[in-house]
Amino acid sequence: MRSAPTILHLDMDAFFAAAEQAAKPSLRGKPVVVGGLGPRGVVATASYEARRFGVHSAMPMAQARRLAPNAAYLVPRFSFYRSISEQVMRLLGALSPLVEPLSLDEAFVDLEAGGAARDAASARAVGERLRADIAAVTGLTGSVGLAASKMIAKVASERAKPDGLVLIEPGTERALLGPLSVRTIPGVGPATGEHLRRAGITTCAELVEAGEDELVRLLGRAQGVSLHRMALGHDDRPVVAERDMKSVSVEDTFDTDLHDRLRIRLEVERLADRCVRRLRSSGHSGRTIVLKVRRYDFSTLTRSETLRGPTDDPVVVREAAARLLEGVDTTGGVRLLGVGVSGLADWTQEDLFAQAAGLIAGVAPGPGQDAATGTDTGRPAEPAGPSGAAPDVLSGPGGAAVRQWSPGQDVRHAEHGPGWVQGSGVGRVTVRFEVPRGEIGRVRTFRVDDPGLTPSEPLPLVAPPDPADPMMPPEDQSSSPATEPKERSGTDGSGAADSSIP
DNA sequence: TCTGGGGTCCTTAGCCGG
DNA sequence: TCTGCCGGCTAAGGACCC
Repeated sequence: MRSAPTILHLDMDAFFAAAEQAAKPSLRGKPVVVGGLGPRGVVATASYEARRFGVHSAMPMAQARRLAPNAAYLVPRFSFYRSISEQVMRLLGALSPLVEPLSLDEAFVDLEAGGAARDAASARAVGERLRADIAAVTGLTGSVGLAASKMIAKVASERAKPDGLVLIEPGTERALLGPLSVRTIPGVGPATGEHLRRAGITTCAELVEAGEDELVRLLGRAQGVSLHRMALGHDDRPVVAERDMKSVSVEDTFDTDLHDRLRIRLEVERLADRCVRRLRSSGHSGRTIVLKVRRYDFSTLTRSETLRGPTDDPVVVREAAARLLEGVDTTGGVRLLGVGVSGLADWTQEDLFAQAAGLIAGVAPGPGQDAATGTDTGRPAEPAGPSGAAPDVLSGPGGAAVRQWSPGQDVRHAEHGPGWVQGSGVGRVTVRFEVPRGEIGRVRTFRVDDPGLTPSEPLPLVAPPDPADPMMPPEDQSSSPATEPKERSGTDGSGAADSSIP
């Protein structure tokens, strides 16, 4: 355990919702809920205004709508959030080589490793400057926790929320944790919390009191020992910059349960293909294929099969997944299917066979390329599945193409400029024309197939510092829609394709 | 209108070989 | 040869995190 509070935890405040509010002036100060909008969607992030109604993440969307019927409900735009996240991570990277991202909106930084801070005063100064830089670069706020360990730094950033900084002096950890709930400790979730509660343990002080032996008896060796140490404020986990990926998986929850065995089989194959695409794009292959099935009653089972060697061949993965499905009873209906690959490697069995056969000369192929066969054995990349990334165009009744517009999606109109989809239905789509840092824009309604309306890329939240940059108008003219980002190439629908929540 | 998606880690159990 | 033990691997499930 170090003696100075040089571990920094950054947590962006209500990140997805705050990013949407920053991008859409009409949503500032309003309750905003981001998440899956389908019948089985859940809340990913609620703005602080929405939280006042009791809405929180992981809550079923239907419940959120009952609590906050007047909130704005938007689908997540992950590529937009990712671009903001990259800006933030760059700021963190300037502080230290040891940055451990936990998600798009959260990270640990080891300030000592970067020489950025040595004591409480310098750490606090770094934290405050970081918060100011984040605000300047992204227009969003983040909360910073500083402490001598990861766990306490995280507790600190939680206390700093929203838009604050809290530093915990080393030596005060045990007193700080004492009265807090056992749920404060990482790894203690609902199940363990309930287990402990039944044993009469609800606070960290009571964990310490119970003693290591009792905790091991209650929770098993690994968890018991670590929980006791954590409750004492001892946390030696280092900040780890690079983590190897261990598995790749995709899954879909269907709007209504699937009963037809053939349809289930087709969905499994579709998921297997999607999974392999992800596997390849990450430069991996894998040995163990996992099928996941969630049944009508929410019971979940997994079946797995380990191959002789790693593969990234869609046919191999698809067939393995189909074999696993054979052994699963799906009567009653299926609400979720998933396909995953674990036991990752950066080579494939096929590579070896090819090498043995002398097929590969010179440069070894990357796993993404199928050099062994020269062909993509899988089906051509599909635009998107029905409940996966939202396709821009769906086949309508009678075969006519019907454009799909998701709430929150960025669009551009030939006449009215950039805006976002406020809602759509019965052949109409409502668009609000406004830009980040501009004034609240006007709303107009179009036919869904209006030829002037196209999906577009998100606009940057903050004008780039370079005044010569043509991307953004000068700040004081930002309410004018006259200046727009450079033309994108075509309408690839990536604005809508962000969403992986059905 | 109940309950997403993408991960990690741990535990338990059975099997196999030394 | 039989038995016990141990480690490693595989499979399945569960808990947890964001």
